[in-house]
Amino acid sequence: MQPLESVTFEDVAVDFTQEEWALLDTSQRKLFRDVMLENISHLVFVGYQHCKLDVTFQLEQGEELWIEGRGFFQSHSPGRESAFKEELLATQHISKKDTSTIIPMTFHTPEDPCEYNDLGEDFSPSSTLTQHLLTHTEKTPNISKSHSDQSYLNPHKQIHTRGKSCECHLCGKAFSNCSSLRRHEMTHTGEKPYECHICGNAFIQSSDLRKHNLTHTGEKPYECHLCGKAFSQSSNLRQHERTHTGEQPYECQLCGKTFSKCSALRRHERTHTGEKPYECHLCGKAFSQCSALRRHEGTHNGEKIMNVFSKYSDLR
DNA sequence: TTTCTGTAGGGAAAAGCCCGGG
DNA sequence: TCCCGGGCTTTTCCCTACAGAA
Repeated sequence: MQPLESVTFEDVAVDFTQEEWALLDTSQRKLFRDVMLENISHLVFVGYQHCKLDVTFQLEQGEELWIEGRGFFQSHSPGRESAFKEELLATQHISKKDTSTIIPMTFHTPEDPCEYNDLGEDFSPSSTLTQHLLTHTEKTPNISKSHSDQSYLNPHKQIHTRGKSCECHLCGKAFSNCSSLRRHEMTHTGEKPYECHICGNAFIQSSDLRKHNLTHTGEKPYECHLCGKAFSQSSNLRQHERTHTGEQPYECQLCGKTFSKCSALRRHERTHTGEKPYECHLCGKAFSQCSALRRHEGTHNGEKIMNVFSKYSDLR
């Protein structure tokens, strides 16, 4: 499995026509800005400093983004935009033939979150819209497919709307009924009407809040009929049951090895890619697993203790 | 033999989201 | 249409065991 997918800027940028843009209300335009700023911040975060282009300034300042005759994301400084494309192309060894429409870049998919150890935390494209946009990148070749291109857009829309009547105007996702759509739209607006009165955590759905409440009550209604172990969520029970059945539904595409859970497969895949996202801040040695790093750090603690002892003996 | 490292099995807790049925 | 329960998927963190290399 290739953990990294190559996509174009158009893949992650939602390109509205003037008419579509006019239909958006203030909050939707604000959401659009937030999402695009987020996408750009991801690029800046992984090292593409030139992503701080005029478009970023436009987004940050809330300037009007749709410009008659130019559409979206047309830099006020063509020279800088060109420099940006040059850098990306140089970085990724892509032919310059297609530079008129393509800004190649590499994104991590939601299934493959980037882990930036220097911050000590996992990073993944977080917004729902961004995640949805990333679903469009699966096995996508480097071809330009602006959403304003109707020849692309029509069949593309049909993928989402087949047999469904209510479509999200922000991400294009379609639903069989409009209440599902309304609920889905909350994932864009951030609206979470169900709030836990104990911890204040809020959720989009009442059932999510109920599920959350079990973490406060300690209730575990799902019990394994083989060993009696109980779980708060049915999916956690199912995960556990695989330890009894031996079911291993997750298979490595490179070596065929199978695993009982998704995270174990992803961890295993790092042995193929050589990815070692966990780095010791004392000696710089990197590890593929967090626990291996922690274990290694213990060896430094041993060294520290020895240093204390040696200093103590020096003093005597 | 000991220590360290690579790798994998599995537990636990939690959250996001969708679907179907009442 | 709304609510609810159920289900799927994913993430994060953790502990532990085993094998092999240094």
